[in-house]
Amino acid sequence: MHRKTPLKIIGSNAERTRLHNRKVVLGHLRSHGKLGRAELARLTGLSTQAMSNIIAELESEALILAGERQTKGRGLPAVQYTLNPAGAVALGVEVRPNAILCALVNFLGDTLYTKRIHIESSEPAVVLPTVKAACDEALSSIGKNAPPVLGAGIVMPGPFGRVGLTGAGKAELVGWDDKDPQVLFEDVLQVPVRVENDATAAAIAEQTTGSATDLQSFCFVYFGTGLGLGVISNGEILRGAFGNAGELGHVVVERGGRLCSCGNRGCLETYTSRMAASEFLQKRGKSAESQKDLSDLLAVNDPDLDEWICEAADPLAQAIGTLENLFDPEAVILGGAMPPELLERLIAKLNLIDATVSVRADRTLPRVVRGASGWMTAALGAAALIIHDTYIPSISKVA
Amino acid sequence: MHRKTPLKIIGSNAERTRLHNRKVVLGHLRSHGKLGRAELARLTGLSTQAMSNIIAELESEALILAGERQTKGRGLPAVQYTLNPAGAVALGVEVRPNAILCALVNFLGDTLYTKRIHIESSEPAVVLPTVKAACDEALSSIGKNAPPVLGAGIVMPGPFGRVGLTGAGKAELVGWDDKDPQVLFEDVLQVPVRVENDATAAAIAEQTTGSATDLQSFCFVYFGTGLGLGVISNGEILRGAFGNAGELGHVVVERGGRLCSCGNRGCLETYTSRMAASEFLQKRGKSAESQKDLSDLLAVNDPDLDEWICEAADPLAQAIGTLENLFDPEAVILGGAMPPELLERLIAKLNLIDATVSVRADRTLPRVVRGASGWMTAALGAAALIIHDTYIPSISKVA
DNA sequence: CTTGAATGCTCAACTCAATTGAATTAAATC
DNA sequence: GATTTAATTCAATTGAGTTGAGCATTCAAG
Repeated sequence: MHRKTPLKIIGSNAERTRLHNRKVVLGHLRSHGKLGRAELARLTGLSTQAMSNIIAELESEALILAGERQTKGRGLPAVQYTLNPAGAVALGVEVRPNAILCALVNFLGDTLYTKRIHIESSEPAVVLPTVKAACDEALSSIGKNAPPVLGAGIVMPGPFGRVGLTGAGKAELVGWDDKDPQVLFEDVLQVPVRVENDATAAAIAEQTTGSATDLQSFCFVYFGTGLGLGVISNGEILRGAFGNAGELGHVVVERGGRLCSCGNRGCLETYTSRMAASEFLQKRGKSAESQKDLSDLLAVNDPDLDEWICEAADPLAQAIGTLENLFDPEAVILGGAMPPELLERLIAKLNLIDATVSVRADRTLPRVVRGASGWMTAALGAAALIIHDTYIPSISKVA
Repeated sequence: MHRKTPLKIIGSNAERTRLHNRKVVLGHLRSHGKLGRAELARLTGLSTQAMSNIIAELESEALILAGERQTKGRGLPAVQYTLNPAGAVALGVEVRPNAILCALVNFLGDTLYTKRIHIESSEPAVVLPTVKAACDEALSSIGKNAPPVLGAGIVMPGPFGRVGLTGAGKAELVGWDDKDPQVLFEDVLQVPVRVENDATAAAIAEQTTGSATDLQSFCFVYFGTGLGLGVISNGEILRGAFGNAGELGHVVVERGGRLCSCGNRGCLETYTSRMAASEFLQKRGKSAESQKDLSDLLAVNDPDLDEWICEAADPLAQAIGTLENLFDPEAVILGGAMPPELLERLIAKLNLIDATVSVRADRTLPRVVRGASGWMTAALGAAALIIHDTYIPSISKVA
């Protein structure tokens, strides 16, 4: 994941075809809710017979459930199939310098279990066993005859690899520099593991269970320690050559602006981020370290906080314009570790640029939307990523 | 292409598998130059027998050529196969308000023929027959028993659809607003047609025959009428939800900066673009309408042009930093309708930001590279896009 | 109320494109 | 020269999808 892998393009055979088709079917069931065999056959371009076989297999594995027959005009009513929420589970873990957040989700991405564990050290020797124990506990929480575990998603602070940008990142996690987390975690957990950054995971969470369930292309602005960005473009996750795409916090919005910890001036993060907010409020003698603090200030309509919001809105609006022009998304979503009401106010104050490719006559969605995120977003997103992998084939898209 | 199509994910069967595998083989032959059957089998994860069959088919269609056996250690030396340059051709067309550029390329993307045709009007009624005639002439230029025509790539100015941003775009092409160019051109030309914007086409040209042949992820900054951006990320073209991704010209680099034709202030295009250069030089009483003018000024080391370059470099450097942080590319390439020497000087003057995810210890390439582009880049890129489609499966990538 | 068209679905036979395993050829090494 | 290694082919097999006939169920027309 850190390293550039010269992506290997492989051929297909009957077996891989079957795997692909299974994913395609699960994907359609997810996005449509419920469907009959014949309709699935039409959607996928496969024969009804092939669909029958695939459905039979998925049903025997309890990944899908047969529902009532449903009448739609003439003809034999089709048996409606749906994803079985209890058909499988996935683990999600967020590793922070001082804590591990662990989540378990069902086959729809719904939360089954969450837990936060404080850690004294972020070395692999501490983190790995703690994560293992947390995952075991999460799995045992759902009782004895548990459904299959599809895998575990791990969220770690980026950027990956030794890059110029180290202000706030993996540097905070000691002892991981020359390790490959994917291998380490797979070793310990004994399930397939995927490692992603927080913003991407949050974006996937948003697409799986949040406010982007119908979107194929969107940008997710993630308020974490810094300011991250997860981009989904035409259904695909944008990672970049080294897995470091989406470093929104250090996009310059004001030439020669405020000095940032990265050494540059005018990074968006210095204006619009949790850090920026807490620094601003600290100067006014107020504490805003936690989300709770911010919520409290918000509740009493604190004028200083309002002032910060106004100040933060302009740089953000400019950055959103940039995202729109560069990525042409269906919408930009704001989420992460900020009180929802604060995000709402921030959105309300946004003075968006009028001339971007996203200003279109036929828009149905607002250009900027608040994400449906909570404090566990990244860990839940990591788990959702695993679910996501089971119904997104890396294959044959036709417009 | 303008409209958002809720991308349809389809299943696979034996036939589609074969098509996919053919593409995979062609893709590997393209990137490796020459390969034997056994090695191809290993690369693709297919059996040698399957590879033999695929190779036989491709050879019978003259898409590939058998070369000498080549000894590599023990064992029977493998017959080396290469793409047959003369195995197929593709058309590329750039439609501008006052001209049509037509190109024909061979199966490797090498130029076989180019032509520029002046047009009085850019209405469909004029453009379509002109393009048809130009393509016919291009094809007849290569003689009687011509290889199969894979298709035609068409480059038209974006943005697509009616968007807020109409400063310089399709608006210039009259009578196309409510038409679907893809359908119109396919009707007239009777070959598969793809429509793209200039920057994306140029990026593909760069990847096919230019300086990005080894790159899987890069950003191509295209100096055209305005300033465009083509993004290839992990081998895939980034289009955005409505095909308008990459509108780099209207990314704001200076808050409250120069007034742009789009109505905003501080767009990159107002500092760094052909238009910006010619306006700057006009104020100094010099004409720089054409590339030739610029080349001439450059040849005599014109101080005003030098001054413009210095002035243009800073905003561009900032934008490049943004691209690096958002897309995490292997490199940023500068190209398009600018004299190569000017691009070189511009690159030399760039004061790149030190803290982006692209600043890495293990870099081998420079962060910014000059593209190997000429005046036909977009049309050639359009043709290259068709070639590209024949060896890039939209399928199964494994890291 | 009956009958026929439309639609969902299954059965059985078939086909396509892969895989598997044995045989063949040619070079490198012993 | 004999042996090992590797590329390739031949022949048989297999996995997964397709095709076409037939049955079930519903709607709609007569």
